[in-house]
Amino acid sequence: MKLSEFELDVMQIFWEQGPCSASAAHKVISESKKTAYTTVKTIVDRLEEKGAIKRVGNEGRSIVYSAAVKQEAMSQSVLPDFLKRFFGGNSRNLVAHLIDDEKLSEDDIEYLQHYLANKKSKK
Amino acid sequence: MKLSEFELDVMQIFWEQGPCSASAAHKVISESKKTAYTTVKTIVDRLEEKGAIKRVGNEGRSIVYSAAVKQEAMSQSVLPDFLKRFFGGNSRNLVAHLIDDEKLSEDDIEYLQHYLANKKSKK
DNA sequence: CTCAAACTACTACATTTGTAGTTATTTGAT
DNA sequence: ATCAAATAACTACAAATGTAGTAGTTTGAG
Repeated sequence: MKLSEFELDVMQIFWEQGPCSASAAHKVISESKKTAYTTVKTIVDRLEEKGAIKRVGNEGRSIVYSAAVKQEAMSQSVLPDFLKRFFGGNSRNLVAHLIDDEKLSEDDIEYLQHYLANKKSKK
Repeated sequence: MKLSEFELDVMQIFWEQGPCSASAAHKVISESKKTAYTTVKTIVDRLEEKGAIKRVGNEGRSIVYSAAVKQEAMSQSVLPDFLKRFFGGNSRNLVAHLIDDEKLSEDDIEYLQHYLANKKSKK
């Protein structure tokens, strides 16, 4: 299943906040980007068509949808290409990049050190 | 500058192998995917239009192009969205995912442990 | 009960993307 | 010098994507 960028942005809502309606999703999207309700609804429709979300009930007359695919699964399928396209397929480069980029807090670093140590001992 | 997936695949060639012609790029692409020469040429034309590559000379009657943007710069600009869309914006999750995924060799792990240690000491 | 607001389903349309054909031109081998 | 092969430049087109309008339906407030 291949999702577009906008579709992924909407999926993010379902993944983070759990089941919700198109208008709820619209409210979230609106916070970061001026968008018509129908635009978001179209994306929701397409996500349903693609099988990425499914109807799980109603709330008043709104349809409530819920993610039908896990974020993990999507990540897994996209990561290899991403890695190839931007980091020459080398995850070490990506990780180094992340570390350099101040994207990791000291806590994160500690966490990862333990994580790595644990991984190594299991090999 | 926003590049499509196919455009990025072609950029990968310029980034990895340095300057080359459209037909050279076509040969590389053909290895992994049956594609007409003109298809690759179109992508090369679009990359030039977008300013991602530039002409640096000729070879026989072929035009030789070279990357005009660094892979690093592209990565940098795309990573935040990627992170947000697939890992809830949390790089720690991404790194953990990479580690779990057997995408890192023991060597890589050692390397990263040092990298992390070094980073921590600088904070 | 009534009616405006909210919501769904459907349609529309410009742009981007993947894919490749056509035409004209250049070049290198004979 | 000639001609086939390679290449450039341009054109074409279907599918996907971002964006939103319209028409019809449901509902909840008064």
